Amino acid sequence: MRSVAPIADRSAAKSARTRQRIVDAAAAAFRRHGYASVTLKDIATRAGLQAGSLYYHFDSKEDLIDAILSAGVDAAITATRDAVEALGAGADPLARLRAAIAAHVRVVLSEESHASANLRILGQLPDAIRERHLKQQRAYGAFWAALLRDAARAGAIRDDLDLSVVRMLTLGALNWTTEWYRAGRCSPSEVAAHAATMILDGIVRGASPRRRRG
Amino acid sequence: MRSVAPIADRSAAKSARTRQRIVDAAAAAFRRHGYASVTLKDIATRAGLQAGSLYYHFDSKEDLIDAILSAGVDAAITATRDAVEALGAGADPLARLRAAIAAHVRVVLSEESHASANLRILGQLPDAIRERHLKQQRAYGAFWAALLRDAARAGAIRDDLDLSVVRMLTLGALNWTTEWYRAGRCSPSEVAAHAATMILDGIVRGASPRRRRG
DNA sequence: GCACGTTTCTAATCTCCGTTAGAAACCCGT
DNA sequence: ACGGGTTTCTAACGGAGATTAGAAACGTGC
Repeated sequence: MRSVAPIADRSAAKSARTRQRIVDAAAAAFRRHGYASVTLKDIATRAGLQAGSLYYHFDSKEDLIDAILSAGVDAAITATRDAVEALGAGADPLARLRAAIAAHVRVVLSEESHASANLRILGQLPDAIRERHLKQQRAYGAFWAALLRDAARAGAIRDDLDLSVVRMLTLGALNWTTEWYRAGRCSPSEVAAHAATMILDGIVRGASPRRRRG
Repeated sequence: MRSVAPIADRSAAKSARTRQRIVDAAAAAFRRHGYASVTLKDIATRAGLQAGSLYYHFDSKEDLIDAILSAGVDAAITATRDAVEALGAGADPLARLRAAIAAHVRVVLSEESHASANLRILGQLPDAIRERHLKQQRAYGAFWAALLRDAARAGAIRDDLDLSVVRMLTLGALNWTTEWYRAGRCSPSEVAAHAATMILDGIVRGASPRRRRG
């Protein structure tokens, strides 16, 4: 946290701030309306500019999208890793999973971060753009895979499951929150708690989970 | 199942078949590429027509989208309801849930149905179109809510959970499969089985699910 | 083979969007 | 106040895509 920028940075800082304002506006618009229906004019207006002015800060629309995508995955990676590391190196693997789940939900539902915009438009992007970000996303996937692997090695996870399927289902449940969650009824933390309970312990009551009456 | 259409239906049937071919082509295209990047020309070509010819069958692109969305939700409703009802009226509520989960995954991952196209483009539609389909979607949501409520009333579900959050997280995990599932590694049924296990019983090993080591 | 209703094609229109070029406004040190 | 670099605006261009109108092709009953 730095307080006030030195004089030398002023002009550069001004430009950077505008650039950030544009990215934020774009992310907000994408979050709401998806990729297709958001035009550069929309974004510019929201950021207090004319459409053409965006090109002083970005080479193209794709360039702008790239910035948002990177910021989104970055936010998710940072948030979850920090949450997990805050538990300390020797923490219980299940506690680490819980922390990661909560952090992921929080970052995905937070308005400020661009993770939600990221998710919202992921499926709608031209293949060329998406491929450019596969690497970053794979890194995030690998992080989760490691969390699950560690828990499995510690014997904390039942052994009749394919961990990569579990990972995808889990992230699916968490990511989909962006489609239905609306502030008010229920806080992101409550959603996160539900998700952690459901994924780790299941929704069935009782100590013998696999019992069926049939 | 009717075998061959009567002569009187011929001309009408021809038109209906073409219409169906267009819907199928559109759904396939949307499933692959999302809403934005699919043009009427793409759809028409895939269906063996020229772009302008689509307008003989549909008033507008929105009209076509509507047809797909309806077909998608219909497919999901029918598939899950049939699967649940096939268990008989007195079936164990958890078994009914399992059946619904499996059916939902199957229909969402099947190439033929339009449910996957539906999910793929849901988040990308102009608000006007989406609102037109809220009712149908709510009906599907209500169906799942009833499944969970029944299970809860039968005492099969732990009572510290908000069922509507559980419902959303569950459908999220299932719906998100469309984003990552690729045929080959693992069948839809296996995914469905994993999902049912995870959601109902959790991924944690052992009989005392809530234990934590911290 | 003809006439008529149905279906498809062709070619043009209209609108919107991303993009660009050049002019204007702004900011700041001097 | 002036000048130079920075930032934004204005006004256009070019392309793409949805839509439309009218002509052509098809098919079927007579």
